[in-house]
Amino acid sequence: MGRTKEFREGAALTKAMHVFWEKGYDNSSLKELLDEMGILNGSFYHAYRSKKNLFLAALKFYEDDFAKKRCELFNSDLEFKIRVRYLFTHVFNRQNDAVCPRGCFLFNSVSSESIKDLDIYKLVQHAIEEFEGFLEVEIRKAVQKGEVAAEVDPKITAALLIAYMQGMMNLSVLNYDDVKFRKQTEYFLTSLGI
Amino acid sequence: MGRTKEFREGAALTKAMHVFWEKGYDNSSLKELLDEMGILNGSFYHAYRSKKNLFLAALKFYEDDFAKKRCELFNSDLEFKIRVRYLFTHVFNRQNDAVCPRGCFLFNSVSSESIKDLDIYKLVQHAIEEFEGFLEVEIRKAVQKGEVAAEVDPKITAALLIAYMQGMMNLSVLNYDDVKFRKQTEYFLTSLGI
DNA sequence: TCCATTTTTGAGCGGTTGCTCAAAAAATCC
DNA sequence: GGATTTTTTGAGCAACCGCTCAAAAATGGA
Repeated sequence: MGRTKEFREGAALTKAMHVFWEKGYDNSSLKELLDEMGILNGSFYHAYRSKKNLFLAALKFYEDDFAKKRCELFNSDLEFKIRVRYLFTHVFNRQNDAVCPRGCFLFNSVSSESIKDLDIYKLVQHAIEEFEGFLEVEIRKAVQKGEVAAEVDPKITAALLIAYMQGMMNLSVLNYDDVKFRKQTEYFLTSLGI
Repeated sequence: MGRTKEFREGAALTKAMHVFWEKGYDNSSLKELLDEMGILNGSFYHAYRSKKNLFLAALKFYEDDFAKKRCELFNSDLEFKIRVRYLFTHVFNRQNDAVCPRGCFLFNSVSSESIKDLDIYKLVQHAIEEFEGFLEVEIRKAVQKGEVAAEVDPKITAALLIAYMQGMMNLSVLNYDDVKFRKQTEYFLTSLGI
């Protein structure tokens, strides 16, 4: 009973996610979000209760895909060292996109003003922690397999990978140079023994 | 001739810089800036011509201090490896500030929306490039002195230091832990051979 | 004292922000 | 075919945004 919803929630949320991803929370105006989602003011506030709620939904939506992609990427028989390099290639491709070099929605959110909101903070922190934990486990497995030297500390190395990724992605807005970043990353990984 | 200025430009600019530093460009409203600076609307637009102009002035003001501090820190007879660690201690202290853990104004600006403005971009990029070049020279000198192994690549290492710094500072909003960051940094520097 | 020059004052403009809400429209039930 | 429930519509609100501008106030020179 009741009138049937005319907009597909999934499609609208995807559109909203892309706006937030490109422009960040504060710089995405409700007007632009609604235009992209193809719905009107009241419809929106009926479905979601606030702009922030929509942002949280978009972040969760992204996070699911993020975790899935990460597993796909690492779920292979290839040597760990090669898989890590695939991960960075993936990151480079995101950053190198001629149409929209928008990086990673989650990492972008870490360095945005919106992180000061507690709900957003919790979601982002959890996602990054999950990622860090995932990398730590992968490194530990690689050590056990003998693909990585026993001297390598899995926990610290995972944290360093995340920190470097975040820094590299941020700084890439200043002077993105694919060759330079690849060379630099190779040097970094080799130095860490992975 | 003419009425004498009632507010000290230097003091007002310092106040403005602190607001921008804490809140970033977009989240610093003109009202708050004026309140802090202790001047009124018209006075401000007479002295500076726009909010952006004030921001650029504040950034330049910071950059001067930034370059000075950096030289002071490295202008000693101590071994290079120790001086680099002093640099990171300095960074940790900024991030650890109980009152206001606001990091570095320049590095913060890299990962802000305001970087999309060309004038701001140029200023920030120049400052970071200067810093990177400075580190490269210092590393090169250390290699020549024999304090650092010849295998260490000064250019790449400088870039990696900057990237790590940026990433670490950003991620510190998620879970700042002085001990963890120190341990992690030591591991990082040792891996790089510096 | 009057004029020229500069700074300060503060009202207020046009635009945008996120958001509310009452009414209309479309669906299902009895 | 009402009654009920849900969604859509779109006008419009209060607050804030960066900014303009004419008038008043304060200075120095003639």
